[in-house]
Amino acid sequence: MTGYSHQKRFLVAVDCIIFGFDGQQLKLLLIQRGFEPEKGKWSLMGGFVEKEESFELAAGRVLHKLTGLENVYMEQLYAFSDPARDPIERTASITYFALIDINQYKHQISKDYHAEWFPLNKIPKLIFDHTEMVEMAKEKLRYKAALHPILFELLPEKFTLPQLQVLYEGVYDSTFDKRNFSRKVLSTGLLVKQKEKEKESSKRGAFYFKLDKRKYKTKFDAFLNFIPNPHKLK
Amino acid sequence: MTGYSHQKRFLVAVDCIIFGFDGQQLKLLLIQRGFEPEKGKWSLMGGFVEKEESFELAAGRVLHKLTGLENVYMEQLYAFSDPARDPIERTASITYFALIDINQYKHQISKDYHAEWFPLNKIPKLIFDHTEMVEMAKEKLRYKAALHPILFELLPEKFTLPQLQVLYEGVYDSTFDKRNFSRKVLSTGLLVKQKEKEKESSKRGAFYFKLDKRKYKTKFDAFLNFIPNPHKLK
DNA sequence: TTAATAACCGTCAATCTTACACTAATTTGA
DNA sequence: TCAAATTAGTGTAAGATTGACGGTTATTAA
Repeated sequence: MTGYSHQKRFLVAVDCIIFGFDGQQLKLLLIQRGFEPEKGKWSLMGGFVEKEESFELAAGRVLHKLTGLENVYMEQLYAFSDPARDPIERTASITYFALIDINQYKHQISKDYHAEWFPLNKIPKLIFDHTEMVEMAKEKLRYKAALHPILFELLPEKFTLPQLQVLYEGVYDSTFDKRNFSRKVLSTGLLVKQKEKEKESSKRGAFYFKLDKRKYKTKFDAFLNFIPNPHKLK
Repeated sequence: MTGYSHQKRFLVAVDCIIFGFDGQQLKLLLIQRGFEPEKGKWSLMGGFVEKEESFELAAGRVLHKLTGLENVYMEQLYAFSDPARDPIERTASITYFALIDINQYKHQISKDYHAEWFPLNKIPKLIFDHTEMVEMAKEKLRYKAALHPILFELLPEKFTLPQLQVLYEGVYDSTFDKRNFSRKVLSTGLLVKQKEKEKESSKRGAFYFKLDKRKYKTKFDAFLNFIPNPHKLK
């Protein structure tokens, strides 16, 4: 026997769960689906995998098409494969979650896709199993961010400690003591204090920090401990 | 437009990375591939996904076919999709890793597949990208076992603390202080001491323990801390 | 009875984590 | 220009956790 001729072939799509942070809230980028079935309904950005394309490339392509961004933090989340998940024809979906700096994305809110940012607690009804995908992505984000400094991917190059704390508090829907928070974060050595202050959101102004890219790469895989009581998380 | 008619369809396979522990070493179950290409070479156990089958069901079916076991701990690992990974025809592989109690598997070393257990440091050359899959599975196992009590899935119902420690030491290729190890493990409250002792491997004999199934489920997702210095892990 | 083997146990010092409250810088408006 | 309002920024003490470390106990075999 040569070839795998009796075997069934499937459609394979990628779907992107795209997180952004506007300084206040963690948000999700959704589009209004442009074709049937479920045309006009809210959906994750996705697309079919092409003939000579890996899933990673497909996900990058799809993300780029919507946001215009490259070199974005992306991670494979899960392969969804319920035979009935797409009513037209069986299609597996390989999901990726992406973290983007929402400010970088401002240029062109790609009207082509009717894209919109939704706060995590106001996600509309989504097509197919996309709600489940979003839930899984939120969970994984929380899990991973408790151990690794990935949330910096959501921030601009320069950010303040209060901004960082608001982000963490948003992700964990919780509040942290700022003294303990800053001590922990600074003790990692990942942050470099800048001379300038951010003066818009407070009278006193808060110093900017930048990520030490070198240490970021080195320490990324070590277990950090950014949030209090991780043991009590579900 | 109805249907997705212009889109490319792909073959999709599942491959299982099957770990077992024989009391001494962590091992991997491999088979000799029974068909071309690469017939006779060492390979992970795998199979094509069938028409109305989810990936999870396919992985369970494939695992069952080889081991005869059901209700095995399995977890989706990663979707591998390099267009050239299978030379005959483009095939994506969704990988799952499984943890089995090696004793449960003794009955019939399924001669059909020429299956064999290999210690992790003696894995032969594998077909396609299977070596990469195994590496990723090892890494994920180490990662996950540092935080969650999954290694119990590799042990029989009753086991001793020394056995458990040998397992952990094998997984992390390291040695731990037994006083600290038992203190940590017992402090989780996951273990229930039995009255009987295991008398084969020592003169004094070591008490058996069982998992408290209820607490196991409850605490599985909390971050535990079974191994020393997790921060120093890569 | 003795020797050998592996199980089992407890303490102390260092580190880490948490809880908690005041001062500093700046802007605004009285 | 002074007072009030706002948010940034900092330190300490108590408790919990972690890691290093050695001696005793139970059992078997000689």
